[in-house]
Amino acid sequence: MARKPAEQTVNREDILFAAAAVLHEKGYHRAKMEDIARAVDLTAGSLYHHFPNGKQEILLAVLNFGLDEISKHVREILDSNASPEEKLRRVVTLHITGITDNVSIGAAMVFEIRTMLDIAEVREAYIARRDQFESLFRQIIQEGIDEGAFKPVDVKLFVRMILGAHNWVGVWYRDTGPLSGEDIAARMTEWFLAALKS
Amino acid sequence: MARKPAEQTVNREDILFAAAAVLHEKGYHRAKMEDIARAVDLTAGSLYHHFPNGKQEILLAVLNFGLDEISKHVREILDSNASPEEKLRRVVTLHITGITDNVSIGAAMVFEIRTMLDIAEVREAYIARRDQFESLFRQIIQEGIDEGAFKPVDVKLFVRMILGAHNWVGVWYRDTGPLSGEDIAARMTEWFLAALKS
DNA sequence: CCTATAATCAAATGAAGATTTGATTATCAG
DNA sequence: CTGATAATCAAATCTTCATTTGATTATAGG
Repeated sequence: MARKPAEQTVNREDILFAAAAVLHEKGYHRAKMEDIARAVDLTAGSLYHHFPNGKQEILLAVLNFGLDEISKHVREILDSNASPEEKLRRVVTLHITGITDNVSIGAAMVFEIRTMLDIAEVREAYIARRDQFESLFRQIIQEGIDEGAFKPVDVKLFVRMILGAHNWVGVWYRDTGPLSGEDIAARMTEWFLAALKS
Repeated sequence: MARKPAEQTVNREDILFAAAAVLHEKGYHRAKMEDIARAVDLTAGSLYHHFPNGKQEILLAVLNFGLDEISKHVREILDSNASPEEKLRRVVTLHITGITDNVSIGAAMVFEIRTMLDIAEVREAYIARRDQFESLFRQIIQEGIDEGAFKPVDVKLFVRMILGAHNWVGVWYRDTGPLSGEDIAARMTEWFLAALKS
């Protein structure tokens, strides 16, 4: 064995996706390097060729990848010129479908940080980024309030309420269930809007 | 050394609380038996005297303890003859303050099950109990709808939305922050009610 | 005061896995 | 075709912990 023919050669991204899946299924600590390796048809040791810093590095890469992706899209919506209500609608849908379409990464992002990342700095850096993400949502609500479209609420708390509801979806959602990500998002959005107007 | 004087002797409950705290701080897999032991001024090995089945048993005991406590109170509210609106108000407050007063256990209940409980049956049994808990909330909403106090909503989803918001509180809440558990509960309740009426 | 028992401890034991190491073989640039 | 490099592997190695084991000592009941 040793080096595989060009086509079958594995790259960082392949590993990331495999890792995300394994992570979702087992959680960080029960996910063995070997599990991830097997998923891409490699040996545990070989993973170190792609991620010299091992398990932690893979993890962090998964989380950052997820966060980057979604943040990018949220920013687009934020920068659009839709009404606050419309922005909220889109952003909620984006986030929830992001979670339902990719439960693996979503769940990891939410649940694994605490357990995982031993190194305080790394962990804090990640949490800082997550707060950053939260602030995007705050901007939308705030805009709505400023424009008089929404009534004044405790923005910070409201956003946390929303995000809690969303994140939790990753815990119970099964793609065999009766509701699609869009369905869930549509219904929740109405409830959020009701609270922002009423 | 060996057996301590009567006063300083440790019991199961002492260990449970210590375990809950350590768990909250580190998460199941990074919580060492020694950490728990140290917190009650014992040796790791000594914990086996109180919990012959080791770490898993301690964990499960923590989770069940938490769930028992809160379920009991929720049932009381459910059985009272308050209006649905009032019941909702109380139950939300109960749950949220339960979480904020005792972040350790709350967080463990939410975040650790996946990672922890290797044994499928044990895990499933726990999840079944959690669903049971969820259904208590459903009953309240359903009652309200039946009585015409709330407008019809997808009860199951609504409850999950609520519970997600609550559980997430355990993640961000710090008792040094500006809002008390009651404050948080009061505001969220208004939002939930807005969605149930409007 | 004895004796059985309960609560501890210190020091093994054992396993599980992450990480290293030292070959081995495709591929690619020249 | 030739070396250099990249991607792998199999087989160590190293750590970290949970769990056991075999004493040791308070305490309570008689």
